[in-house]
Amino acid sequence: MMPQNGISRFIGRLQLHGRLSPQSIEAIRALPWRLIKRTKLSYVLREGDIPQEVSILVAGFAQRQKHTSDGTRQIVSFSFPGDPLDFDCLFLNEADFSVQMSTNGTIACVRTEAVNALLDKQPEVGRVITTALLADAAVSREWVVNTGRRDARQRLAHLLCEVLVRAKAQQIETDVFELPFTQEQLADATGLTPVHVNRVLRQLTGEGAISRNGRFITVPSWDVLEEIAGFDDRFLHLHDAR
Amino acid sequence: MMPQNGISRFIGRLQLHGRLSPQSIEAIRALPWRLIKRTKLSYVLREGDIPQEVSILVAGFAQRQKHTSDGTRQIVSFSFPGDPLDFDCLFLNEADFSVQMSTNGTIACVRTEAVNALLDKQPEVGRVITTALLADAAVSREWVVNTGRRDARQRLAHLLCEVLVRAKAQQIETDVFELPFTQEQLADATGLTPVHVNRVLRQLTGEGAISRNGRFITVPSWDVLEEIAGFDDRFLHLHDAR
DNA sequence: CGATGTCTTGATCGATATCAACGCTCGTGG
DNA sequence: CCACGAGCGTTGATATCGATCAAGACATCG
Repeated sequence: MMPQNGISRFIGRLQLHGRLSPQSIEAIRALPWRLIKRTKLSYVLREGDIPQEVSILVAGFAQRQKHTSDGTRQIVSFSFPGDPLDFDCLFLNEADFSVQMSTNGTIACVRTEAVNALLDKQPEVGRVITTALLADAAVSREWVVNTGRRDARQRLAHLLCEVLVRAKAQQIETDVFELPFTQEQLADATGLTPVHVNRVLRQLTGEGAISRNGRFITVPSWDVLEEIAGFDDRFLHLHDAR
Repeated sequence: MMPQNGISRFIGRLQLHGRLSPQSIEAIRALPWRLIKRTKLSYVLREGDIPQEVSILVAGFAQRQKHTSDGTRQIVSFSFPGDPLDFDCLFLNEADFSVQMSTNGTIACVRTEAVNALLDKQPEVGRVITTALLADAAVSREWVVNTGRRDARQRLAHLLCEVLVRAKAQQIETDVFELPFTQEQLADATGLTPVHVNRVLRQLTGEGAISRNGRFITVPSWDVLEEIAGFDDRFLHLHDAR
């Protein structure tokens, strides 16, 4: 059975960044995808690997992360269903980050040769994939700003805004959203301590920017959260493919 | 007179990431480049622009930066002679960062249509440009780690390592290197304060990791600096084009 | 039912920010 | 040619945000 639902989400993600012709869509679907179930915390890829396959996230959530020489971890991005996980490796041999599942989930893999063959045949596909990868790069730049120039409260608010907007863009229910990340993961994404994340989350709740019930969060007033974060979604490049 | 020297550096930069055929090189040179002198602090591009031209840095240094809603600045990368400055805009309409000259210098511009036409004709060129842009993305990820998980001393050491290695990769003399950046710029690149940058630079000098004479810096022992920074140059992807 | 992971809270510490002031250098205009 | 001012680097004193250390509460799962 072909993993069509998973691939559809991927195509949806690509189309956030540019139109694809029916032939291109068909060609992407026709790639020899292999579906693989993955448990929480398992690694899809490790820093330094030279993968022969690339993968997309079909279900669940994942994180891309790097380690410093003294062992601390920094999460450099979160991935949602439909996102390519390591397509950078089509162009750069060696992975400079690891990909770890944040939750149980499913990925779909293809051999890099198959994708490269498709890129040769349908340059349009290459263009859209490049655009999607560069949109991810724009997110990384925003994360530099986040960790470099915002205080803890702004950082967390900004991360929450990003997660909610991206989730929504990929057709995920966000009115009541179950945050798939532990406070420790949020800490490693924002350059903070789990303890401090806890306190700040609490503070954001206190001022009515979010409300929480376990890991389920609701945003009573988007304006308030956005204002705290200084959030402007343009860095996500959701609407400006050339 | 054609700006061949500047373009050569650009081709050199691209070839860090992949071979180019003689025809492709010729085609890049043949693009209708326009050379423009730029003074220190002038803007090449501003956040939100939708440029009709893209440019490369021919001489001097530049920085890419973003502003937060409350006006603070974060530099998200430094550019060296030969680097493309805003080629992301070939794929993403709207610029999510500004480009400002760090020093006096020269850039070379081309209209985006001309580049796009070349990409259609020589897909090989598109592939190498994409690779170069994704290598920049890898640098952004490393900067997230830098600002998120390293202390001030490691951050500055790491930034200096990166600057020196990249300068060397682009044929710039680095035995005695004149840092083209003020301490304020270093602060905005590392998420620190100018005062603190000053103190840490002083500390690094004290422990013999670097030695300074005005803005000229020398690295007495690369090992020491690299050790402090926990520097591993793999994120620069200087040698692994597919 | 115990073990493990996650969240929570309090007390204290420390790295870096902030505030303030001074000196040097260099370019510019009188 | 000199005087001046702006920009940059430097230094000291103090404040603060977030880290660290420690421990308990709760839920989930084998």
